[in-house]
Amino acid sequence: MAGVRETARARTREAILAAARHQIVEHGGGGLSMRAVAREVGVVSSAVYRYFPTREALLTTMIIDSYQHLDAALGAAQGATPAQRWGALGRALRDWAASYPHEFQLIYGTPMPGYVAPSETIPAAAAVAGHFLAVGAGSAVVGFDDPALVAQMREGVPDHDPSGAAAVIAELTALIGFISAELAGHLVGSADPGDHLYAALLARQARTLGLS
Amino acid sequence: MAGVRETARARTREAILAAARHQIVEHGGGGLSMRAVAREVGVVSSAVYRYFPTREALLTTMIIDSYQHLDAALGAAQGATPAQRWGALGRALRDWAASYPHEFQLIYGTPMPGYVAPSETIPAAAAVAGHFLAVGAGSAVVGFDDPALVAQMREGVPDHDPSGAAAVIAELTALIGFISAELAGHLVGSADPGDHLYAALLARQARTLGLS
DNA sequence: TGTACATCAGTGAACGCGCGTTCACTGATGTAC
DNA sequence: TGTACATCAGTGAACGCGCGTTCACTGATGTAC
Repeated sequence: MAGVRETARARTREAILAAARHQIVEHGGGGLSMRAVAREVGVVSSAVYRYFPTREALLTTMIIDSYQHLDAALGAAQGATPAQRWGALGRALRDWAASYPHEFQLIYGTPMPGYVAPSETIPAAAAVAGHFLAVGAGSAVVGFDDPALVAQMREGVPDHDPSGAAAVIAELTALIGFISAELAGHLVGSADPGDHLYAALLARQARTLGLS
Repeated sequence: MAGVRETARARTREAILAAARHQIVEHGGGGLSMRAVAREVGVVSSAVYRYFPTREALLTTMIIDSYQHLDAALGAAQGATPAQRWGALGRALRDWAASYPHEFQLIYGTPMPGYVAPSETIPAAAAVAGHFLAVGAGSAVVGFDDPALVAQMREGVPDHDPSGAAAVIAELTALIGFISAELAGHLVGSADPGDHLYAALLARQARTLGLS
């Protein structure tokens, strides 16, 4: 059976999340307000607590949703060669961030004071990194083969070449750093818009990783 | 003469800034509260307005101070060769961020919703980038010589080799991205602590920039 | 050196506002017989 | 198929709280004669 109650509940839950996503556009994750969300949904503030027991729980759901949203966007990236796949992943990341800047900040921005991400967010975050590791960490990368670093990688990121994984992690933080700088306006006056520089960066990364 | 009023005013102003710096440790820049600052200084909330006309003005001063603080830390970095100077700058940046993470987030973290940095902050920000450009943008870097990119650089960053400047800007956002990821705990489980990976990253950058 | 006046740092009360969360409630939906 | 009972989404009021900013004030410091 449809279950009138059940479907209505699912719809309201989605409406709350949509309103919350809309709210952070103006006030950021740290400024997310249960009352403002309720107002936008058209419901009394206490009603939201039937769906999310606390503000933290709502934020956690939003963070996991954002990771999965990004994961899906990266999953659609295509390329004939490893170098092309790396470039496609990089462009998909930047395009997604440009389209959903506040969800990007939710996961890669300054941690929200007082909010501690629960362990449920870890696999969602790992899935994103997994796309880049799968394409770029296939073989050794010179310069990332310091014994202590390799030992760290064998422990934390098995199933990939240790030096390759180390290089990929460094390059992924570089991409996120570039995009963050661009979103924050730090490139205005030098390399804004950042299309050309980002393209050069991706190509340099493919070379560093030994993909081309 | 000393000017009892004048010196007292300077002392109180410093006490307000110190309290504000202390406040953002717990609540972040977005959560900075004039009343909380006043409480910590031991003064009634309206008294703070004798020193900073609005919350925004206080934030602006804190941001500029942070840039200058970082600028001074970078100015102390030494190195015999360009590659060593680049490494020293990179380590000074990370060390400063580790020592003053909330000031680092104030300038390189997620922009605060509703706060627009006034133009006074631009030269302070440019001085920081200047250290890296001076060391790393001396000569051409292959792969960063796309004509459109070079044109952009000639416009925005004259006085440096255009392709070198482009590469330095990309590498600086990479360093900031790495440090941000580390501070946010995104490297926990893979490359945390990040000392080894950061060292490998700096060495790779020196190679990319043609410094070694 | 002493006096009269001006400056201004800090006070205390008030403005109008928003927040997260709890709780007893009502009425519609769902379930068991 | 119809009725009695249980569930539970949403209500409305309340709790105790914090916020940025304004304003008339007081009393100590500074200045001009």
